[in-house]
Amino acid sequence: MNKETFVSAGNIAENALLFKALGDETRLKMIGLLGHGELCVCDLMEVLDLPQSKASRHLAYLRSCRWVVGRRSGKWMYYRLHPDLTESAAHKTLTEYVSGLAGLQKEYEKLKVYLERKGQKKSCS
Amino acid sequence: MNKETFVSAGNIAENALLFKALGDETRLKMIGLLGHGELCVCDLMEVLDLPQSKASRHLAYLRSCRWVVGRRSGKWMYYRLHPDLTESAAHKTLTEYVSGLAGLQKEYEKLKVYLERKGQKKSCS
DNA sequence: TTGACATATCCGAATAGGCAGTTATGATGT
DNA sequence: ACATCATAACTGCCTATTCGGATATGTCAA
Repeated sequence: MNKETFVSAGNIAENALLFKALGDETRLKMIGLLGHGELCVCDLMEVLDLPQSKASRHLAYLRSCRWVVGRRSGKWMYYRLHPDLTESAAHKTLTEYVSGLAGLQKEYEKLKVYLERKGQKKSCS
Repeated sequence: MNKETFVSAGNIAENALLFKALGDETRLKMIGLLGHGELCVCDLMEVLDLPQSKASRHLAYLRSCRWVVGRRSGKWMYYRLHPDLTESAAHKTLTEYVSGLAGLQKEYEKLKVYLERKGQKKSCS
């Protein structure tokens, strides 16, 4: 299977998995936030008000269906949308739809305030 | 809540439900096909090769989360995408994404052939 | 009654969340 | 260097709930 095949938005089974992953409020919010850039687990915990194990488990789920990829930097794990998704025109439509959900406004505000405050304390980045 | 509120793509919980509904291959295909127009249950059974109860139950699921609406015409039940979705610009993006999935080509072909043949026999319409 | 759907029930499998224990990395103290 | 501790995140186990499939039965219209 060449790249073009994948970029054409894949098969049904694959897409069903991607949608299923969005069928949970927590994960939907995570994808929405990550649509604006890389975040570490503690960022998501803070902004979405999640217990650590819950955050970690949902991120594992999102990793398993290739919604996100993670990279470790020191003690922190940073997550971002999977390159395969962001590079695909079709999938970009989908991620932009999620990021643009009106219901995420509150979370974006919280994230912004949180990141600014974190920038001052210059921790975990 | 006025119309504008709904048209702005709703809240997170509502969207999570919509996505969850797409997280099943059968329902994803159904929505994809219905994106091209109204179909009755037997159409979907035929094209997607589904046993009756399976088709019916998934349609009930899609009704419950307001992905589709049904109308009875004689013995037949016709389903189409929910007006609230097709009227919303944001949601239209989503339905078009689903209808445009490359993996649905096979089903569209089958639908086309099936509808042509049905047109000749002029049954169930 | 038949044809087209819907629904009730049973069951195995998948999910989600909480709690506790584990791993990985970095910082501290000697 | 070494042991120890703290922090960030992951994973295993348990429970409750939901899901999806199959079969059987119920409903509504012609």
